[in-house]
Amino acid sequence: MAADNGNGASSAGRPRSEEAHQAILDATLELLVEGGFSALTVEGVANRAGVGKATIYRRWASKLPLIVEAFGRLPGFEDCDTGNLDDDLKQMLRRYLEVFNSTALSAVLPSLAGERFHNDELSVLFEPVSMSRRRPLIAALERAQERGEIGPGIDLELAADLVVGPIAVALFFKGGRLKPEMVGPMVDLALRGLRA
Amino acid sequence: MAADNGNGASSAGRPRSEEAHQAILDATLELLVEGGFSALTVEGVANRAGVGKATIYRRWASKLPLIVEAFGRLPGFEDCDTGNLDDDLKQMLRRYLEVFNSTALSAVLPSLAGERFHNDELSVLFEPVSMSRRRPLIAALERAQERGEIGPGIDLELAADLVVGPIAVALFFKGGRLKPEMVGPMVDLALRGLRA
DNA sequence: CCACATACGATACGTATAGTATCGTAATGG
DNA sequence: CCATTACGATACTATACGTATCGTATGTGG
Repeated sequence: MAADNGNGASSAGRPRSEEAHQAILDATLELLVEGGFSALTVEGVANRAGVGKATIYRRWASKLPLIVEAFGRLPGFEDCDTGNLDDDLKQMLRRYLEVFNSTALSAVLPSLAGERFHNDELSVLFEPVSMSRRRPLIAALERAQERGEIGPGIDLELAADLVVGPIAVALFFKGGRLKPEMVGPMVDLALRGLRA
Repeated sequence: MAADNGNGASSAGRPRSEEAHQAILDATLELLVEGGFSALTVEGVANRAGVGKATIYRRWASKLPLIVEAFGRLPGFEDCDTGNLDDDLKQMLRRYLEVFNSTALSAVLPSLAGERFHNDELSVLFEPVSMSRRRPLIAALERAQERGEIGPGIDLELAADLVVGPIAVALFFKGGRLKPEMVGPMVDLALRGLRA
């Protein structure tokens, strides 16, 4: 029977190659950067990673979960505690824009977001990854609220959406490039509404 | 030679069926609502519309321009001039959420946004459609600025991004449903930063 | 009224890719 | 040393994009 499930310690047989696993995820991200979501093929990933297709499908049920896991490896907001909300937010957002402009994030995120509406499996896979990315942002806002920098009645979830909102709009609705210079005015304007 | 280009008045030959044209666009939107971007097939559109594939490819070079044109038929922000920015925004956003929840917008927009980064042709097609959707929002903000409701130094482009930002975040980053009740607090918070 | 040009729906075709199945081989544990 | 599992490679099926080619329908110009 060999109830081996991916992670578990199977008692017998050749173990899965962690090297191949990493190579597959790396190749996936590389190809996403190069050609975007629609140009990614499983055979392309296999060739780039130097593995067979079976080695990919043994680990992921289909192309989508593979992309989600590769996506999960990309950095999210990097928490930054300067003791000042304005500086925290500006630094976090600038770092995040750099990630966007240097990785597959800007190509993957919209495509995944679009598929969620009609693919429940993807939606479930995607949710925790998506949420964990927001956490440092919420944490910074909580610290600021404890310090009294922003009003005690403010909904921090909504506040976080307000802060990153213009980035999302630029990314999805306008499709423009995300420049670090955008961050200063963005945060200033958002904070005008949040300050106590 | 017959330099007939789509729109122009070709002097000879059977004219293109405007009926088929409409049926194709309607079928495209219907199928997008039902199955999303990745489930849309050209053969499916042809069958639903009751036309041959050639009739589709005679009008659109590939699947993507077809989707862009169908997307362009969906309503954008509907301008609303109550003489008060708060009411203008809340009404426009509530209407827009209804459109999101009842059409293919939420499925199409993210997918198209994701492809723009690696498809210049799509980017060019998409830009004017995307921009025209924002115009009523900017117009409402301009009226408010003339009335002195919001500060004269405020960048209206950025202000518009701030107002719709939380919707974009909810849609793309969080994937949650867009409820009309969200609009009130969203606009209130954004306007706290914009008011003169 | 007829010739010509073009669009029509239908369908066959070539290519590409997802995902499955099957090779012989390699690694690990009992 | 043998059972078990993973490995890379490759053949295979099914689906879908985009092209080409049917015979037919519908328009303009002579």
